[in-house]
Amino acid sequence: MDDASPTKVTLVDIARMAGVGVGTASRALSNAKNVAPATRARVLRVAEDHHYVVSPEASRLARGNTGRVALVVPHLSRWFFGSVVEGLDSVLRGADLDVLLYHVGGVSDRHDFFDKLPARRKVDAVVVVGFQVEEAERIRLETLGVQIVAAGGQTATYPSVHIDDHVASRQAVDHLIHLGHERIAMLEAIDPDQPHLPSTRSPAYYEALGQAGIDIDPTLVVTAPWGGEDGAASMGRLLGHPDPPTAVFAHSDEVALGAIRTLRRAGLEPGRDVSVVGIDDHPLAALSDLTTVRQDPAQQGVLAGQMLLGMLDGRTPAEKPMTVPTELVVRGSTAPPRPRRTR
Amino acid sequence: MDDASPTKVTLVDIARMAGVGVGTASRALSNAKNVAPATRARVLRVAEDHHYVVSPEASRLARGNTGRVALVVPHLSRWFFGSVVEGLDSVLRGADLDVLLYHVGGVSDRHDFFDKLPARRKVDAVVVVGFQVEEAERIRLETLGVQIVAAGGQTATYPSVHIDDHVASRQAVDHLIHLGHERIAMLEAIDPDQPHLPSTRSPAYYEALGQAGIDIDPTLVVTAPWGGEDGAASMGRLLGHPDPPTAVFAHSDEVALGAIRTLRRAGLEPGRDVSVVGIDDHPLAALSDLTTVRQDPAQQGVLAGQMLLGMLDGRTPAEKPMTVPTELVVRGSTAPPRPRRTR
DNA sequence: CTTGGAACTGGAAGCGTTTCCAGTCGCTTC
DNA sequence: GAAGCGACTGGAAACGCTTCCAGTTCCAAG
Repeated sequence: MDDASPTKVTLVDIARMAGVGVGTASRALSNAKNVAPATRARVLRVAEDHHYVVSPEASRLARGNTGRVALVVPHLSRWFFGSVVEGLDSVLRGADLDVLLYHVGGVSDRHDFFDKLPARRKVDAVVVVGFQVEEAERIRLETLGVQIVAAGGQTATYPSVHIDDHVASRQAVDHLIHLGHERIAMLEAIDPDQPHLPSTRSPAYYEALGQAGIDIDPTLVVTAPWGGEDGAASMGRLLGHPDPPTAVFAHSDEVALGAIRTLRRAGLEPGRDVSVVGIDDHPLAALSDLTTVRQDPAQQGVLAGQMLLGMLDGRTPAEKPMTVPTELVVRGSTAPPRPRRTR
Repeated sequence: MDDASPTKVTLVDIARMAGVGVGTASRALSNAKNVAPATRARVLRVAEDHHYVVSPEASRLARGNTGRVALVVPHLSRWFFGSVVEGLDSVLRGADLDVLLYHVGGVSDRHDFFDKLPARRKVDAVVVVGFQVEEAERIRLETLGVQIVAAGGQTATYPSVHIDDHVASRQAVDHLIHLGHERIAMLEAIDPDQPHLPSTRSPAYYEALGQAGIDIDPTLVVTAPWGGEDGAASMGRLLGHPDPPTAVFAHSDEVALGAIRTLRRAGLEPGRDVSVVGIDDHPLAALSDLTTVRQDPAQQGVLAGQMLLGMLDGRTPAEKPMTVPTELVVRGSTAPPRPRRTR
């Protein structure tokens, strides 16, 4: 019976077997100072031999910290959110933190989280992915001493990492304008869970058109939730327009892909007949030859993670919101407008 | 100073303030028996007033369990994996377990996880999402008393939930055969991280063709990693075939979408010129009118979670692998073959 | 009026660490 | 050669809870 049964082996046992005191054993294992190299080696050896590992519960109880971070994520199955989490996870686990996942579906789940989490005192910090935290909730966490960071959302009053929605939108719309389009529609996407929030991607549309001297036609703006099917439906409405657009700015790739399906079903070829641009550079966007504005969600996760570590570790003062760059990726779904048949 | 500072309030304090012993206070808070209703109410009241919550570290140390489950996920940003995790999360958190996320990128990360996890004694169970655990690793966990469950992978020797790849593949291939196709290609997808594993989706192809009396043409089978770009490249190779296929069975929707892009670029219309079928029913598959075999990864996550709870809670003996159904979803990318121009 | 037992209660003994404190020990420094 | 200092060590005291054990109390049964 080498080590067949996973019987309890405690620090005390290890200390005894290594012929040292528990204090020394603890120091040796936790890589602390004031342990003779030989002693440390001996302790580590014994621990190794017995597959000993410190009890995280006991360690944390004694040490007084939790070492846990909560990730609050609304739509994990979506590329954007999953990518942000990937980035966060890599950084946070590297710092030896436990990464607790909280998938919150709808808005009620979300409130639930903020209600219950503190009622368990379970984490040192909370990272919200891709949505806004209400001020009341933020304050609640703050008074509880829980740090908060946002990744991939919109600009916020607390530390956060995100793209500049205005710049990204300008990149998309300006691209259409530079191609020569004048009748440019917008498929405005809203978060069905936070419908009251104005889209941060819309103002750039009006600004760009205004600066280009193009008249705004409100009937070319269609608002819907930000899913692919919604995009398809919105595009359908635009096709019924008496003077349909020659180009479409979609708030996201998913919406854009939905629009493309509608175009194809109507016998129109994206790029040739109607230009479509999205935002995200979803991996599948390339498979549809969709022109888009690329953002890197994993990077946003990484940066948010690092920001959080700074706040937890080095007593760095909570940093300000931070922006990561976006980049226009031109593919086949955009082209100069076709000469109009009728005028 | 109502409760301005989040100062330490311990069970002892609560007990004193409620005028009871710590034992009673503990029982009252943990919903245990043998507490007079009035007493319990009083304790809860006091706790509530002071925003008191039990320290999970201390509680677990005393109680002796960890209440933690690790989710090991390779590609979080992909729809399939994210969905499985969503399902798992909802079930596991419902049981008041901490869900620890472990994103493992490549195969080395994977080994790393199995090396280090036990070296921290941090979890009661491990759920692996969408990949195979090597036998040695499984045994390692077993001897450590860590339960293991697989969700969304292939069939395994340990408890798991997944679709029947053979059935799903038959649904796809049979569909093509029923439409009248005879030159049916297969875009075989392999996991680049586990390239040695034979695809469980391929045998059905040979079986179905064999049963339909169609000769197998090995040159119609192309193997590549399971990404969209890989699918596009593979399709490109097929287009160079002297006697190209009239239909394509892709192992996944992503591969299928890649194939579709290649077809379109070659001036071929999916469905009309070449039929394409995938597996998954990725949300964006509908946006490309892709015929596919639907699976429900979130459900797989839910079932795997429930299975795990049974193993942890009720001492249910470890259950056997479990299969969830799949369903053919016919869309525009498949149709009967066009009459051949030349024969 | 006993007596037995069920329902409740208080307190002490852990749970397995970390960390502080008081020493040893072996050298350097006057 | 004594004093002083730094490196190292052992052990006890937390850390905040759960749970066991030994009572109380109160009431129904005898």
